[in-house]
Amino acid sequence: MFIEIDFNSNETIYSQLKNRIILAIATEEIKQGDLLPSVRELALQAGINMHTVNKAYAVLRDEGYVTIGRKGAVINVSDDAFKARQELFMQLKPAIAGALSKNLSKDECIQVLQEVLDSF
Amino acid sequence: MFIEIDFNSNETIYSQLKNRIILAIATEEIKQGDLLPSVRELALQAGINMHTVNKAYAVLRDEGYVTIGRKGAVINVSDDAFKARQELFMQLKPAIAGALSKNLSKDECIQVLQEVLDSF
DNA sequence: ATATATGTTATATTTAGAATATAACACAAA
DNA sequence: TTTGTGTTATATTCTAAATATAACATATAT
Repeated sequence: MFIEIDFNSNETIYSQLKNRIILAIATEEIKQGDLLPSVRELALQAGINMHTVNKAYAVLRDEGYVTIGRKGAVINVSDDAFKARQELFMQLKPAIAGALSKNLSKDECIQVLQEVLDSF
Repeated sequence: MFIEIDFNSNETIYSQLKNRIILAIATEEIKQGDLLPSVRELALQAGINMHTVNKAYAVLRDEGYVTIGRKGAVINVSDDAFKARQELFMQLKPAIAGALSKNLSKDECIQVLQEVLDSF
């Protein structure tokens, strides 16, 4: 799992890192039980600070993707389908509002979602 | 169109304001050609600074939702379906990655989208 | 015409978060 | 015993967000 940071992005570094790892879980590049790289190692590889990696890991823990023990951060996805659906709803709402405002039809929104799903 | 700001939100004020207006366009609470409140009036109503409203309007202009003339900000949605689809795709991707990581099925993602669409 | 409200621009300050830089500690494994 | 790990603490730098005033030209309403 190679991490590449875009230092010109508006998105914060720890957020990029977090989303990159979530993507890796979604594509099964990394799986339940896998150990993430140490904060120092990943920081070195990505060319960022140790604490920035630490923060990304902490957020991943808070959002239910990993548990952090003495060995490090381990993929451990929380099994709460209801909460997951709720979060997805919240994230989809503003995105769909933008699309409908731009006069995309509801069918077109479904089409785009299908394209996204097919990309996994 | 009453604006309420959550001062405890992580989302920036101008972003909340921007998204609130996009939502109003999507629900047809406001329509093409409508004039938005003056920056001073809206700032007063929402309890925020004039310049914060001004920034929200500027971003809405940059994202193709309004044009700003001497009379103020007027709803004028850019008609570029391709760009709109592209932006929707970009916004949907990380949201779907999160959902799939949390072991939601693709069908469940479609279900949630349907719920969102039905809320409009 | 006068007063008012508008957008616009400019400058300055404050605040908060992001990111980095060191440093130190306890613990486990090699 | 050394090395690598997570963890904690402190301090600094940097940037964006938000606010505070102020001024200007213009358009509208009285």
